[in-house]
Amino acid sequence: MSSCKTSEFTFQSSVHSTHVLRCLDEQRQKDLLCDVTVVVENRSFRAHRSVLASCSEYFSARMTNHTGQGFIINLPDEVTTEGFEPLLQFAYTSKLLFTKENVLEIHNCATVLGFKNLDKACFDFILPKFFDSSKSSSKVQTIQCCKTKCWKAKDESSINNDGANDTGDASSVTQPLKKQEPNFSSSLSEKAVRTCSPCQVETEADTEAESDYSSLCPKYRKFQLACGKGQSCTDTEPENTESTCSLNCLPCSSFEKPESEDIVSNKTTTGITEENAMSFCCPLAKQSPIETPPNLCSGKTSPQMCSMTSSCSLGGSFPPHPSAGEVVESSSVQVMGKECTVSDRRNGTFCLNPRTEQRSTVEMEVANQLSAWPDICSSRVSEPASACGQGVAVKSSELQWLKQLECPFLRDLGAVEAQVRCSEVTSRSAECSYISSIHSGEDSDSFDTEGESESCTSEQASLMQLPFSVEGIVSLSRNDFQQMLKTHRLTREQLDFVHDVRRRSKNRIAARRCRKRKLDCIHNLECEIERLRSEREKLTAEKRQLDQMRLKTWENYSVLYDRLCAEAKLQPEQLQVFAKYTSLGECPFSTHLSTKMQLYHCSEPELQPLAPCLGTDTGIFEPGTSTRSANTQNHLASDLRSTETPHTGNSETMSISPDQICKLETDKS
DNA sequence: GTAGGCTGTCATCGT
DNA sequence: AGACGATGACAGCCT
Repeated sequence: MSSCKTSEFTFQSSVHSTHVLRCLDEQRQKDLLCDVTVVVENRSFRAHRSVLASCSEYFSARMTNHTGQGFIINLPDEVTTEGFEPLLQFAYTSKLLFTKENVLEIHNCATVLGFKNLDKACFDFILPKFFDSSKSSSKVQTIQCCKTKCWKAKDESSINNDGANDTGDASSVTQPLKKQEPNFSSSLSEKAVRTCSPCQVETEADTEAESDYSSLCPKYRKFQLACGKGQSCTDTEPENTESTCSLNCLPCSSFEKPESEDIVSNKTTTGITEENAMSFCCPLAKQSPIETPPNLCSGKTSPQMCSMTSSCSLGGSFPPHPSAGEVVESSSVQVMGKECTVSDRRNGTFCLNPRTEQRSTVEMEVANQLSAWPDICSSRVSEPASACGQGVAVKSSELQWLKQLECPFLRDLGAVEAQVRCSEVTSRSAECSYISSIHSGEDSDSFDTEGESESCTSEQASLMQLPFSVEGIVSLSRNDFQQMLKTHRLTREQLDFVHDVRRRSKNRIAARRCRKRKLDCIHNLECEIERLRSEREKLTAEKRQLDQMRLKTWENYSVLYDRLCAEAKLQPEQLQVFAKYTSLGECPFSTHLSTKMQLYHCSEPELQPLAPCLGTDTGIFEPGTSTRSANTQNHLASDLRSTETPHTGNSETMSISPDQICKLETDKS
């Protein structure tokens, strides 16, 4: 405590900014404290200046110097209601909800209004992929749909619903997205049921049964078929929990799914729609594995209940979900000095965590939009209504092409993919659970090792007549687990079985964690390699530049020497002496001198005796061996003065002056 | 049919 | 001593 007196602590709320923004949005909707009216196409929108100015350069410019009340801004004609309203919503919610129909309009308005955080990069990335990918993704869908009529029906239903959606609430302009959503969801839900019901019938008829669930992992299908009555949570739960951990282990990823039951019933049963802004939270924070919390699936007798609870537990470290409409306060975990934040969840949508500043808003926005990619998600739009397809409705295989997109955040797709896999497993579990009655006993003889093992686990669990759920064996903490064992008097066999299940499940999770770490390590090493490679290139370029400078300097010296020799009119002997005192090996001056002397010697044979001097006394060819004394200049001058010309044999005073020598030394230095 | 990736499980070691 | 996590190795399944 004494140290506390001297230490400073900082409490940083992870929910404050979101709370403020939410309150502002509520104020806007209630027209409280709004101080500006924005007129777009004869429609008025009340808002707060500060909010608009914070998000838009246009508003910022127009509002900065205006202090009066009742400020009305008429937006330019190019700004439409269709494009502006989502932007206004984005300003207050950080979420941009768009459809294929209005994304261009939004883009245009964002450009005109200079909406920050929705800059060019975002739309440059979104738009081409959005529209260009329609065909390609449809191909993907087609390929997938070829497997099953059901998928075709689902796609058609999604398309139909799109169409219905387009025409359904066209009149609702004020809140088009919000109003469309329920209709869309409900209609879609109905159609999903309708389209899939025949498949179930066909399944019963043993005609298209496999095709309907052919996309499901046979292993889990078998497993689910085997465990049947809601025990699928046993093994799907660790998946979910682990996925959270594994995601957190990624350089930057996190994920959460909506957990509200109402969401399940109203919205998520239909998968992802174009308006469904299901997105993954993608904080860069690297989180160490967090201990698996107690399983949130308490009851699992009902397959549907299990499906929901399985999804609930996807956010392993998250608190239990609140009731519908209730805003879940963000939870923040400080691990390894980095913050992993769980963003709010409302209306079944996930929002990118605005507090995560390690990643640019644009990246997160793109991630947000990509996660709700209509083309991808539409293929799963009509997930069986009872499946736990809430939130994640993207197949892992469908994320493969996303990996190929060059976007900084796409490394997170690995995490998303993992999450999707978990979701798929969960979905399969749920699906298989609810179709288990249809498939009762089918393929029971063809279990593979894993499925057999898992099914055996479930079967044995039921045979053991354990007084608690199998999932509890895995999800409970050590103390709780032991407490539970003490509470229930178990036989030796039951104890062994329980311990074995717990051990294997824990180890399964650990293996996933280990592999994830390994992949992360590989990823980091690859990044390090890339960094070092770029650094090497940079140093190489720098060296090349320095070499060029050195060469240029050498040439300058040469020119300078030529000029000096021309002005001084030095004789070869004088050059020799001169070279002696400028004999720094690396000095281009010396080299130049030697060259000059050699030319003399070659042209005048009588000067040959001087040659040895160049190689020995002068030290021209001995780089670095010459050190200059303080009286170098004096020696040089005296030597030069005492030098006799070989041509005449007469002593001749050197014509170079001390000033020239000084100049020479200075130039050289 | 095959290669590669993924996943579960076991064995082992260290904490 | 027992529980637990990490990890290599192996096997099976899927794409």
